[in-house]
Amino acid sequence: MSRDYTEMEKKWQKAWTDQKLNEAEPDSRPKFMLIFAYPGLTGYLHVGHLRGYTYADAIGRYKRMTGHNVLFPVGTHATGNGAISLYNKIHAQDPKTIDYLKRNGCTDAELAGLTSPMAVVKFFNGVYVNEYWKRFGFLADWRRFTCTLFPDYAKFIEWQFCQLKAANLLIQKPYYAPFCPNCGPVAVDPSETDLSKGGNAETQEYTLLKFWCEEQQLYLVAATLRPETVFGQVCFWARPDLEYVKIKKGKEIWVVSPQAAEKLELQMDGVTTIGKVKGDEMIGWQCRAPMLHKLIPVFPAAFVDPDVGTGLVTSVPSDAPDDWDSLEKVKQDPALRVKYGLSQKLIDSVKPVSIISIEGYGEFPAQTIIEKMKIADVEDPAKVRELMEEAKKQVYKDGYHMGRMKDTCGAFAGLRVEEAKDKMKQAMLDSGEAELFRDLTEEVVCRCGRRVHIKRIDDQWFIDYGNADLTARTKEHCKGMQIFPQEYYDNVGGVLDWFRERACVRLGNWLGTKFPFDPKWTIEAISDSTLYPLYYTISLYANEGRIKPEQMKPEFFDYVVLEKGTAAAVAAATGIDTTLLDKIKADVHYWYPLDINLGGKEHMTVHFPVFLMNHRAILPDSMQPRGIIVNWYVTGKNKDKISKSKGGAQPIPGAAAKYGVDSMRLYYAHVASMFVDVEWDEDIVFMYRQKLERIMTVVEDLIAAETDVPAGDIDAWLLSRFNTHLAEIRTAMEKYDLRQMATVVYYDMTNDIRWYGRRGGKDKKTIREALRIWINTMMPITPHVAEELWHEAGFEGLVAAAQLPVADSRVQSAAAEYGEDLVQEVIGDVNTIRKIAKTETKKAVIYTSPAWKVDVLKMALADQTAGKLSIPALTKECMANLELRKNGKATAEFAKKTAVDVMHAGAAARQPVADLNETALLQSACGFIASELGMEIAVYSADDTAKYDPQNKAHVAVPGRPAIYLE
RNA sequence: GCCGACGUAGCCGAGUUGGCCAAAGGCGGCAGACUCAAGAUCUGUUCCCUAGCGGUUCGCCGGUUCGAAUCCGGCCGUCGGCACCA
Repeated sequence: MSRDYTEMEKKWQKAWTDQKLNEAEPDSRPKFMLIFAYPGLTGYLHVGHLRGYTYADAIGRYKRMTGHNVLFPVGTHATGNGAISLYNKIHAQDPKTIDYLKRNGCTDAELAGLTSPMAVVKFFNGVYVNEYWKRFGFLADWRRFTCTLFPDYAKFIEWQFCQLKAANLLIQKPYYAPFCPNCGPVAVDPSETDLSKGGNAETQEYTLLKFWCEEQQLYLVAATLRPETVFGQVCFWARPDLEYVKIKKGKEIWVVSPQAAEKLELQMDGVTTIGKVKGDEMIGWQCRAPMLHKLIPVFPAAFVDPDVGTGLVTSVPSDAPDDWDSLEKVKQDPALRVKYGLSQKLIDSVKPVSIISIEGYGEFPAQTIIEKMKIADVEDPAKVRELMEEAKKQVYKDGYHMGRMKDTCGAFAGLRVEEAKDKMKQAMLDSGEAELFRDLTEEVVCRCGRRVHIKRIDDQWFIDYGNADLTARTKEHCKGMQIFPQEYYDNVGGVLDWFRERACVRLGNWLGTKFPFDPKWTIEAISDSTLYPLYYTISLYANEGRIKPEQMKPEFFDYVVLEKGTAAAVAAATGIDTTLLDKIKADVHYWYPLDINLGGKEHMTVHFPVFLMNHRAILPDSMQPRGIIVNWYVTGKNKDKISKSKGGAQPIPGAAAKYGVDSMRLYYAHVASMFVDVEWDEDIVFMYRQKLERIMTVVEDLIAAETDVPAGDIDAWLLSRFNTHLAEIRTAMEKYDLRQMATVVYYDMTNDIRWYGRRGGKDKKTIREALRIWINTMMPITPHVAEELWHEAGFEGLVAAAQLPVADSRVQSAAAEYGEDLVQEVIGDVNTIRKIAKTETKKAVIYTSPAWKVDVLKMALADQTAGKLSIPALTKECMANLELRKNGKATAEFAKKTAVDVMHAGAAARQPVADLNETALLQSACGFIASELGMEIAVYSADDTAKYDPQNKAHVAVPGRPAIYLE
């Protein structure tokens, strides 16, 4: 059967909003406020993003149907340059961008309206709200929607920063940032939000080593990542074919590559280029090596890269494969000697010095690795370069972890490399022989096209997340929070400890709130999204125009949030009347604290810590967050990010139309736990769609089948099962385990209904009661289908507004539930035996346990309940009974088995076995079993003297496990 | 490199306070039913052996224990974060 899902969804969505089910106003119920971490407005989202959002809506709906007044607000994060960049591409008519927009459903008219970055923001705000969240049936309070670029939101952020300042958590100090000459500081990260190239680059700290060249009265400056190797320096490398520059740095003159000079200017004061010097000119110069204080010669080397470090390199052939290799070349190439006028004596005087001992390496680790990797045998220069890089990394890694400084290393002899590195660096910095320099590990290019380098920014503002008191108080609070998964709860304290100061403002042309203490700065993207859930309690009034941004002065927030000042004074300062002020204040304190903040796993070490710390820093105890849920991703095939070229990039509205919103919601909820990644697979979504359709058919068949008949055992069984399921659902949802709930509702309950039908159940009263429960439980995850079925079943009102029934323990019966298990088990056993026997069978005889075994079981249960069950005790007890004693050996054996079993499983699990009259149950189910198996069935008690038992099977029957004979 | 997490049958994934766990559920496979037909639905089955017994499994190696998918150590592999992306 094919349904028009889209139409059905629209119908019920309209019914919900007509009744304002999504709009949250304070009342007398307990409140529940949850959000998902708002998404960055970077363009269209894909089906993976809906996973977390759907969890939030389902949890909100569940809370609503269990007595809570739920506030579920949404918003978007647009701070940064994403919208500017997108706008620029649209403006430039970039074909790829236009195609991307159109493919995702942007019409020509809409495209024509994207005439500014803010227009882009507004457009996507509409897309997210209408095409994603409303489309998916979310019961979010749309009236409260906010965006980080709204003027009222800015007022809130300004206030937040005033609070941070007042708490002494804003500090200023120099900072080294990736910097574009056009755009200012940029974020270097793999998502390349700000970049067109180089997202994987890292900032590396080099030690600049200064080599005094007496005859030239200047310093040759080399950059190294291995300051611990200075005792192994034997010469110095320059590229003869390059032109270097002389720069003046204070009173000193340095020689570096022009590229390095440009970078140094960004990081150091008073650096100016004053001249040039050719590489080949320098060959043969003598310079004094730092730490070693020995003269070493400048030799030519081809591997030197002017873009890396300073374009000059100090040579430590013992531990650097490139140095080893280049020194070999100098020694073996007579032409070089002639070309640069180097004397044989000078060349001979340069010998590697062994400085670090590493297990598994020889005297000279660089030599060892070159030989081990057989680099000398490789012809292709590109391949050689690659191998040399690998060799360098390997030697470095082994040296760093396992190496120890040899006696040649002066005061540092004996130290592990790990320790020596920092100590030697510090010693040279202290003596003025070295300075620090930061560089990126690969070429980074800004979205504007300019090359990005590291720049020192002197007056950078930070939020001081390293503050010990704040960290301690935040950690303390976390202990009382509900944080899922457990692993993150256990670890969040460690994350908070690790968190240190974080730059919170940036220069350049960015969208965002201006820093209130100096408008040249814009508050950056993470810092303006830490306390924002609070703002949803206020945004309603700004969105409705009842308060104006210019009225939202610090006094306003002080009053409504922190309850500082008086309504009269704040009214005078802001022009907002006192009634409204007090209404807003009441709202804030009704809704806050936040109960759940739900977000993807990438938030664990960035957003969640700052969210927690800003709350702790600014708000009182009564407003601290109560819960965090982390969800994992939906990935493309083979764990790639969902690729735009494959199915996963199918626009969300398209997927919703194709599968139906509820199928996708069920897919998200059930396909895996929240805490594992899932591969997007359309076939699996389709399967969930079929599952839902089957359930709808089952319900409709049930409605059609119901008649007024007397209720029987199977009716009691079904109601017992469903009430048990209600209890299971509540237990699962205490941990927000949507997957467990989905398993119960869509699988276990479906199977129960099916079994009920198979066993001939059709009592109208039972069916209506079961449906009432079942459809209710479907509401959180598949609300549209639930609403449709609720309507078809003729129940009143909207199920979205209904309350989940509470499990009624009076109709729950362990014995009734167990009885049906036994029937199924008997059928299963007969099938198994029939299959193994591989012969034609026409008749099955079932023998239930003899009464004496039931008696023994009852004794064991009583003993277990009294806490005194043991094998000898039970055996003795049995032997005290004269009847049992007659059959002493068998009784003792059975008593032993029973005791062990009851001790394992517990009395509660076995009680129903003892309570059930197996013979009566199986005899009454006899007809059913016969029709299921398609053979004749006879049921006897093992005690029945007139039973048919040609193979003497009856004696193996035990309670819960009837014996079976087939013929 | 550092911090954290994960690794389960053909596949996706439950299970991890150690004990009815050969291990839920789904997909896929096989057999059957129904059917004009359906990526339909229903029933049974799906590690090996077997009248329900039993045997070998939960990345690899070793250890603790009466007992380990669950605890400990090492190794291998995957994922996230690593500071101006949320």
